[in-house]
Amino acid sequence: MPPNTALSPDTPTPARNDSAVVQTPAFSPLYQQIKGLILQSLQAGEWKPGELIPSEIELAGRFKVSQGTVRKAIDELAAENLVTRRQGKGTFVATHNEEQVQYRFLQLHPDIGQQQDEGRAQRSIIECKRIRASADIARTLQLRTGDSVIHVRRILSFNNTPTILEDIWLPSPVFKGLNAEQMAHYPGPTYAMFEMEYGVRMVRAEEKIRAVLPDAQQAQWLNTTTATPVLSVERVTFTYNDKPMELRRGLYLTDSHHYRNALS
Amino acid sequence: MPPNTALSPDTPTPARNDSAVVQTPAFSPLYQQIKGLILQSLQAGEWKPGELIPSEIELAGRFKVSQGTVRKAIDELAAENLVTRRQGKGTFVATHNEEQVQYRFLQLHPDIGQQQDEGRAQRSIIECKRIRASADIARTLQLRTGDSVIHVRRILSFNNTPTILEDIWLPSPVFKGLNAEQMAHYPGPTYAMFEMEYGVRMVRAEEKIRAVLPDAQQAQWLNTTTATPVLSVERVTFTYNDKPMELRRGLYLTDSHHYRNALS
DNA sequence: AAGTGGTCTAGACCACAAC
DNA sequence: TTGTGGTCTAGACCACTTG
Repeated sequence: MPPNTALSPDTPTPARNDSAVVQTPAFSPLYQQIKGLILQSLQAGEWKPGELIPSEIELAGRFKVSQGTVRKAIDELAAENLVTRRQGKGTFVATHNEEQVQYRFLQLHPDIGQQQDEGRAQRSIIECKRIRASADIARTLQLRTGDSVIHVRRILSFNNTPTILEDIWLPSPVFKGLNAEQMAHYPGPTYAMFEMEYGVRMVRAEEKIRAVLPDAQQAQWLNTTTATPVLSVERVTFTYNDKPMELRRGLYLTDSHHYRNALS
Repeated sequence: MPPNTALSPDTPTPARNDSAVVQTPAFSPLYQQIKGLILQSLQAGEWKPGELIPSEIELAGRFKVSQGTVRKAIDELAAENLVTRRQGKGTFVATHNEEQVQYRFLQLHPDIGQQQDEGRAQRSIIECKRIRASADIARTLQLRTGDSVIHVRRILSFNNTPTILEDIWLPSPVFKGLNAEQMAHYPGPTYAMFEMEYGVRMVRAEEKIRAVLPDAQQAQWLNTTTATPVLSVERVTFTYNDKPMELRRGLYLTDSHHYRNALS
């Protein structure tokens, strides 16, 4: 059997690179291939967010490798927050619901007081409707200009103080039926709603931050002035397979909050 | 032998929790203890930044554990960027010099063009002198109000465009003799200089970001106006053992740059 | 050829959770 | 008691680097 044959559920290939072959084009360790297979099952929705995945021993049997190899594959998935391990219970598909850290992608924290004041942000939806994607929005969402996207504009308030003004764009076909009612009243993080209602799990995000001045209307929504600088935060959120599934442009008031970042 | 006895170089304790003891107060896996020991050697400067540390096999022998256990300890150190593994060569103490990513803690990127335009930022030092720490600076550096600190104010320019105005505070006793000449002309990142000249390795940092307007003088230094919002970035930088060793307050011009952050 | 980190295995035992 | 993930070991072999 040739080395580095990609494993598939039908033809598990525990064999190592043991034959004399001229080239090893792109050596991929077994555990990486196993990781890829598990990833496929996650993408395919074989196990849904919050659910228990098969035990290491069972997966080892299924893929015909040792438990240690499965373990290393799952270790990496856990490091990427795709999966959560719980000793004595098993390994679960990660979710934006019960993660210790709700609002995993929101880096805005109050300057003082309990950091989880955020837990109960009031959402007020300004609008929510289908529009045609502009060129730049289409580009970042990997769509075509003019494709249908859902545009949501909302305000997040903490302690009844408007703090975040946010525009969200989502591809219509995936989020078909999303409406203002749902955005406003779903209990829990919006990303949790995306999982539950649309089967879309957001996995990672990239943000670009600037300092800007709000225009007149933006200032009004944020109950501030056009002379008060705010953070402009552009977030592209990705689901499995590095597919961009959301674009957000937010204005963050930083009078009594700050954007926090840990570097290592 | 009691379980969970902390390992020491003199009394290696490979034993597991195998005796019948009423309580296991704080179970700590062997590899964590090994990690702690290696960490101690790093802190003590036994191996300096850029140097090769003993091989896994040698460390395993020294600590009387298996290679696999040492491996897991080093895995974590590598994940925290304290150490760098190179197949075939060995494991090296991480450094701010040759890391693929120089300027590891600088998240400001140009909007367009090659991202490593940053590589050659011009530094111009406005001032560099010893002062007495104010209350808030002393607090974040874990000093006493009035303790001697070195204050540096400098401007970083990209393509001859002033972009960052930065105030830096460092504890004087550790950085004794630091002067403007050194800050301006050291070839390579400032954090690399801290390693080479003062034996201080910065390990991680925390940043708090706001949008603000510069005052008249700040605007002048940045060659902008008091009506142009800028990012206020406050960074606390830590060395081993979570000891804060530097406070930076920077103003970042975001006209043609942005602060980038990856969330996962 | 020798030495290093990287992968893979098989087996033993521990800590934790649930029945 | 059983099953899960977590730790630890010993040994084999692979891939990479250097002499």
